[in-house]
Amino acid sequence: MKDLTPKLIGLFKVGSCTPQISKIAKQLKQPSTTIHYNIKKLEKESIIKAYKAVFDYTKINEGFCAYVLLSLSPDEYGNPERIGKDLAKHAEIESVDIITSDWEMIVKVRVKDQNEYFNFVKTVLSRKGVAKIKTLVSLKQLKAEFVES
Amino acid sequence: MKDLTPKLIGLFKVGSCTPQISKIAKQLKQPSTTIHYNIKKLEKESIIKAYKAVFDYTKINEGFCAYVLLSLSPDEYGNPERIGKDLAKHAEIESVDIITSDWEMIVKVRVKDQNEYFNFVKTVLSRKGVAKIKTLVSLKQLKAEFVES
DNA sequence: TATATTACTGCATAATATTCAAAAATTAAG
DNA sequence: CTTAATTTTTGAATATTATGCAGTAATATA
Repeated sequence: MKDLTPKLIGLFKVGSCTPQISKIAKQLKQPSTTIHYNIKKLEKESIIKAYKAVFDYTKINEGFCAYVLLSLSPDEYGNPERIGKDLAKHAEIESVDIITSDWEMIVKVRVKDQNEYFNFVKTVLSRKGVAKIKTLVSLKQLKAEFVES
Repeated sequence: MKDLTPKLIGLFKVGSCTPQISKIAKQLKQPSTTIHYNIKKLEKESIIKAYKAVFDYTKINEGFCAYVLLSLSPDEYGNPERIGKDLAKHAEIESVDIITSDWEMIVKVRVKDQNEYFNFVKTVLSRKGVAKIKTLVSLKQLKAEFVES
């Protein structure tokens, strides 16, 4: 047994897929070369950033999902991007946005369970520059990445 | 000119892609039939829900992104799923989660601009059962759908 | 109106996924 | 521990699909 699953998940989370040109062509009743031409154009113009898979996260040990609001310390107000970009590198983080309101940033996190989340908060989120955090735990996901559950 | 772009975007938002088996095989240094077998297994077990594209949303008239916190009226506390599932049907909504905290739900929305957002709030979010909303406007997205910007 | 650029499309070919059957590895049963 | 059943891996053959190309059509530019 090779257990390629973790490797496949890693690849599929950010890419390793491609459009189904002929299926789309049939669906839209257009020549496949025309579909091909149009898709390549979208890619060239960077309108399409990636082709990837969407998972049932409960089945890949990422059943715990939370939105975390971050408040930065005064000395970090100036460039929230520094911390944000650094957070973005972590595989557990699905999204990072700098936002309006009394919080400066919102981060969507996926980990295995509450325990792992606690650990994640301690090791990743608690850092110099982050003054305070507030966790909104997702009890149920009805839609994610535009895909309904 | 046929302008297939809107149709392609619609299809790619939720699917119409497929894994690049041979590329993955080379990357992981495994026979492509082995990769094929493993991926089909993930699909059969519904671990993989869809193969889709990720866009540069600023380039497809969805440059305005916001997280909206919803508070439900007392008569809806019992089943937030009803409203949630209904909201999930809207193409402008990327995600819907029922959450802990003083708000019952968080919804991620993508529309063209502030004006369209105002309209979206009026026509979609303002409804019987929704007592109050709070919008967190995304000023900058550093990561979305696991893809860094 | 002429010219340049962009978009479309059929045909040929290259690349890729898929099927199948057999072997290997793992798990379950006695 | 041994045998049987199940799952996983793999190569070879085949079916599908993407891609490159060249010519045409449509649109934009001057």
